Amino acid sequence: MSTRRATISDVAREAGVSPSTASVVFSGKTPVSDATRRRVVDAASALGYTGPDPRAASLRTGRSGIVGVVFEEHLGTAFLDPVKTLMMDGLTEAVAPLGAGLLLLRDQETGQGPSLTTAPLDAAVLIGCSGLLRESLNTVRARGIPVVVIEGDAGEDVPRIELDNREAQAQAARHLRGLGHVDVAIVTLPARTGWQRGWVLDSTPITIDVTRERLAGARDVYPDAVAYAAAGSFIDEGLAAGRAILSRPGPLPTAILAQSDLLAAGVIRAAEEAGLRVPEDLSVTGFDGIVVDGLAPYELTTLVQPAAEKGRAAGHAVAAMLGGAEAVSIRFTCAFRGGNTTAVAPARE
Amino acid sequence: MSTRRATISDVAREAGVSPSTASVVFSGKTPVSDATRRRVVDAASALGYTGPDPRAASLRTGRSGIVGVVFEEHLGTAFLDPVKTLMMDGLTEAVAPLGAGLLLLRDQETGQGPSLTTAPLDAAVLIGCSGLLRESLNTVRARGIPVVVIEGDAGEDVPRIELDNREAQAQAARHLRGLGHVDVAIVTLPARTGWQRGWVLDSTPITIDVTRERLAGARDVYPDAVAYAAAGSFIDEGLAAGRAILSRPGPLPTAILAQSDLLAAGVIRAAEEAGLRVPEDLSVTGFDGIVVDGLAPYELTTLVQPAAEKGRAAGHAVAAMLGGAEAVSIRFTCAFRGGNTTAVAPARE
DNA sequence: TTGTATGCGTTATCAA
DNA sequence: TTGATAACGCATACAA
Repeated sequence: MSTRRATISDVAREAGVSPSTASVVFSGKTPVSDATRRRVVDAASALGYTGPDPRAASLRTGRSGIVGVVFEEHLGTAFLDPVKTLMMDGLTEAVAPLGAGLLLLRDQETGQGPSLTTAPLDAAVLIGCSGLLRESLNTVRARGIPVVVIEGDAGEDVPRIELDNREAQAQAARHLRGLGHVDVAIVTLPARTGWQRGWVLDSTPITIDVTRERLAGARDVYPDAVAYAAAGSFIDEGLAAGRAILSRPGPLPTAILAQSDLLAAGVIRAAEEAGLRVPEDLSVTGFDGIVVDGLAPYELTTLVQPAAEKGRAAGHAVAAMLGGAEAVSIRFTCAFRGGNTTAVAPARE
Repeated sequence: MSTRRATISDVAREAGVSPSTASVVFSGKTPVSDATRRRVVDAASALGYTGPDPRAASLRTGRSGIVGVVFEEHLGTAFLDPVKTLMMDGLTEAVAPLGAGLLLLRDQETGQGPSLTTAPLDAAVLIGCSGLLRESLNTVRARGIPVVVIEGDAGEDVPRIELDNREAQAQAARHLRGLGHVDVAIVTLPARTGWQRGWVLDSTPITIDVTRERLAGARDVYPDAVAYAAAGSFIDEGLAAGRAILSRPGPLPTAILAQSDLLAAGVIRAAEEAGLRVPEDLSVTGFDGIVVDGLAPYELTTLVQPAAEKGRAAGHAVAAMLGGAEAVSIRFTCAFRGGNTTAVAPARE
């Protein structure tokens, strides 16, 4: 039936105007008389023309309307993390006014994928802090594409969106100290990608920035607190970590600092399992300030990080760079939020 | 410093070969002598040329390497659903060999976004079953873009990935009947987008296919079972629904069929709250077969749907259509998985 | 194995 | 307000 898709020239011919006029009707960049517009629109619908071919338009304008989002992990697990989900949400929102959408990309460069080298990107947002980040960064910069990094250090001249992880975690620790807690344990996020859960020793290398910074914050207040690293930010991981800590020989801690809300939720479950009441026997703090589905009636004492804001900021940074402006790094601050999972330390026996 | 990005012609000139030869070096479509290749590669790196401009290449080849994924909801909430997450995972995987990536798109057409009309898509995958689907579908088809629909009815000639929802849910119901359950209640997914939770009456219109089909399956076995619709597939929604059902005047049901695992998890929590033991006092079935974080020690009796497979199938359908083949609709089957949340009905008083 | 010629469909610029 | 012209950067058919 249709041998070839209609082009804007076809439409122009049909409407009896020049191609450039027809183009302007669709782009709206220049005033066009109503009569002309009508003729063009009619011709278009007669020919089944649905608008300029994005490929040609993007070759001409140099813009594709696509922002790449690069994850350092399996995409499936990326969205298991509520914080990342919120970030994506903010990013989507901030990027929409640009007329841009998000293209999901993986760090891997598995040969086949579209990847950073071949996708028609206007800009890229890198998420994470692994070593692979470096490589992705080089690829993107070699192409001359504006790039923003969230939660990772990419060097001086790359705009960065970060969090006051250390200071925030220290704030939670000070909160506990203020409640009289002395014996405190820490449940951390993974120490490095591909990490198995286990105790964190002084000799344990921690390559993930977020984990290291939050741990440092906790240790600023409790230098000798034992720490157990989870294999991911999940309730079940928190449960396992909680069990490990609560079944450890020696006196039980009276409080546990978890590096994420999901981990904290798991710790609470481990406490219940061990017959401990939260917060009477054990105080628990989280990190992130997300809504943990099914945690009611507990309300975590936690640090609320502006996850969606982070995404939005990244989007704005991208917008700024595309507008020719210099994007600046932003450091966000977490807000302490008291819940019902922390209380005055029980009297020592 | 750099006034203009180098093009393949620049590289060719620098290397002393023709543009087409240089092009071939990058595409690998035609044999090139080693000496020539070297010269071209060297020239490229000397000029900082990182490969063909994807925009130009895609105009020429007609391929952008981008598959749009259209959600009918806020992107943030889309990824809250583990089933969707898994689907995305499968889709990502199946689409990678095409050299394609996924562009996140929303149904909304909020004016600003890139949207279906302006994105350089090779194909589109529509997820969901709302009325908005229709509109998106028309947009895409008008552009002549191959499209696949997951979990929705898009008409005869659009390949579709579906599930045997009704039959599978009936299977769960028969399982309960086999255990002697007579008084059974149902917790459904939302009846329509934007739905508030509440009882499902005979007069309640159900516009979401999945909800309607699963409900029909349950009613095939228990025609008179009461049903309460949640506002979404979340544990907390299941909790609310469970409370509503268990606090209803009259005899308590001995079993509850939930239309998703998350809802089932909430129902279990409601049962615990009400002092009922699962499965001794109340049997609960789920749907999806996902891993519910934090549900241990319960293992849901549920129907395992091949979520990742669904995504993969959509990806393959897309690949087929791009390859010029006719894509066929696929109907997946759920597998019954017995857990420890169902048991013989308690003796009737 | 390499080079020549052509056009993919659009839009920016400028002149009318 | 409209039209003519010239790229945008590349990949392919075909000739050499």
